[in-house]
Amino acid sequence: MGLSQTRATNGHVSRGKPTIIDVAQHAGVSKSLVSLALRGSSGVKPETRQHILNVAQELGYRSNTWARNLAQGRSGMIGILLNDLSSAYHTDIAQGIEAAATTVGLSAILTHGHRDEEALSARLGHMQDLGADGIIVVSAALNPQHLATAAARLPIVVVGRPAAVPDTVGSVWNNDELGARLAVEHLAGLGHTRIAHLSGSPRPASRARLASFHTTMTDLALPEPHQVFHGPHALVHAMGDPATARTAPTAVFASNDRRAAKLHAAALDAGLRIPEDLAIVGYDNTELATLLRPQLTSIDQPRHEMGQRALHMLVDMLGGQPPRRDVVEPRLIARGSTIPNSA
Amino acid sequence: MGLSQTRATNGHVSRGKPTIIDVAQHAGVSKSLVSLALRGSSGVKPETRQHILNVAQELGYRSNTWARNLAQGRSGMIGILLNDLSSAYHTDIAQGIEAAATTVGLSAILTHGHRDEEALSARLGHMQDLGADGIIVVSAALNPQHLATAAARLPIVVVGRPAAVPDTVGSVWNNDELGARLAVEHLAGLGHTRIAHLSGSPRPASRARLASFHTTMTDLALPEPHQVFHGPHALVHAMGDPATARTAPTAVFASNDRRAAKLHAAALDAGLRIPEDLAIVGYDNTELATLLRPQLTSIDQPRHEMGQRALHMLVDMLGGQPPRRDVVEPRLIARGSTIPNSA
DNA sequence: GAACAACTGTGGAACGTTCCACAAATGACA
DNA sequence: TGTCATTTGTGGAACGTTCCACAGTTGTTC
Repeated sequence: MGLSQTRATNGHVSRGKPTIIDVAQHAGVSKSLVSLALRGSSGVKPETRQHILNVAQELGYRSNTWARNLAQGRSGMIGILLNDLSSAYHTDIAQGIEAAATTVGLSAILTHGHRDEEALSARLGHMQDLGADGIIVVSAALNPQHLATAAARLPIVVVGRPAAVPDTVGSVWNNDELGARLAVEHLAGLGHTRIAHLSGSPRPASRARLASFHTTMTDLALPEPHQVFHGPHALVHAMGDPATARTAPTAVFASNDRRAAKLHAAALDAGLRIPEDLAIVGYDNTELATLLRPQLTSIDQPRHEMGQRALHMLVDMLGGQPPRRDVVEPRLIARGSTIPNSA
Repeated sequence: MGLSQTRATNGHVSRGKPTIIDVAQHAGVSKSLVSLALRGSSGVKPETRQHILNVAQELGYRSNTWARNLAQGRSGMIGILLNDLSSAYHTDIAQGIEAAATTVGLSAILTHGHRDEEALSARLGHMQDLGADGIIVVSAALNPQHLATAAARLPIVVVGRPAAVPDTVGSVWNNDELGARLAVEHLAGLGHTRIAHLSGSPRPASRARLASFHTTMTDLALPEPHQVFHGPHALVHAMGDPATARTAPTAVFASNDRRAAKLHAAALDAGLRIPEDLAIVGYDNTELATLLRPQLTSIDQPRHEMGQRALHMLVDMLGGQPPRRDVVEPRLIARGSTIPNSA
């Protein structure tokens, strides 16, 4: 009839990317059988399967993800939502998640929200639209309300201490109370009594560290007042001011490494010696801690392991199990910022 | 007939997530009209549109991405492939891309390949399967071959100097030759003559910096041999060894900040003064540069802008324009690691 | 008030898979 | 050789959209 395109027996016109139907026609079987063969079903005669595989191979066939997901109603893909892409702490966790995901045959996609609640919510919605089977939220300052509504639709695991945990979401975090205690005890064990805390944002993890700082100070019967600072300069200034120098701290536990590094810099700028004039403990044990001189004593969280645990919890939840609450133990890594003569 | 599910007029059984058909039925119109209304087509009477929007809203309808993509054959989504998630340099570029993507109404998904070529290729394929309309590859050590075959299917832009650029892919990079020249000239301007280079991996950007180091040294008529080191300790050792100390470098241009920071630490560990005994220039001007003491002089690349440019190029390519080659200019940020008494 | 154009709205066929209820072929057994 | 079970393979209906060719409805104009 003078048709300009390749018209095959069945009325299917082949053009553009090869589809399962193209494979079927070239192999002389039905599309259903191709589908079965490609997915490794048992009810296909080995030789036919091999034949189909060959044809698919030489046609350069790749299954269309959209069509597959639409038909199956699932995607085999999980979403990772990071609060902040520029935080090494967050990205390390993400890598732990991905490594674990790969081993169980799930693929992962990543997004982040620039530490902004609005952006984070939008991203969360976007990942759902994209069809993630489950989502792991890393340390995100997400509205618990949003979290809960999302959790009603698909499994969600939060890594990092959430504000208020709806019990429909799983969670993995490190024992901030223990971490803060380790830091203070370490400093007290070195003879410090005027130990201050350099506190962070009002986020749950920081708050927990702050609270534990107080209770540990009390438990160790260290002298009141327990000083809490919010910026490195205020602290350094207090040490330099004759009016306050006598009561100024000799040691500081900072709520994270980045903050500790800023204090480290400010102290050196002020001509203070570390650790002789001021001992510093950070939190997170990021690479930064090993690049400063003296190196930074820090509380280590097993980030990679936390990511793995989160993924496994998510997999369990995908399998219908209820969410859990998983708390891992941090440990202290002693370095030169508290121990003299150790680099 | 005793059916157990809500059976609607048309034979459509409503269950689970609401579909466009549910909206149509509740609004008393056809699914086609709902589709038109939701996508803001002009041929819909304003009141009906509003009515449909209301119904969709109260049903909590969200369009199914898979079905939409399948029907439209495009996704409105671009992929960002990072070489390494833990590099601040890479993630900053990614953020520039995303910011720009948001302004033009594209959404972006992120993946990365742990600096591993195999993993990177797999991710590239995965993003194509996922239906990205275009992909921006950030600094990835991807086989040019793979890049080319991918570029045959969809627009690709590479940020960072690629090994060999197939001219079917767009690219954005910083002028490494100029960057290296700025570094060497800065050090020479401060009176240094024995300037060494701390070189990086054999990747294109590092190689370009190395080459430009040599030509600039020659142009400035600085004494041979032009020393190149591959590890901080070799360099510090050379300075400490009486046999080589007399000819050892007094200044170093390192191929990136991280490497510079390690040298910085090694130098301090060896009791050297920075910049008096050893001046250091890094590359990338990451936050790390401002946290060290003394702070690190570094070559700044406009990472955010590079990301934006990459995205705009990709958008142009999606619109059918040919790929371009875009080179941006770096500048030197002078700090205490080269200038005495400046923190 | 007939003819025609401009608006609004509709139904059904894609899109490329999977899933399900069957059909056809093969083999086993009496 | 007929019966029945098992293995292989098939066709068509989903999945939830968009797109296209049309069908109704209004309004305008002579």
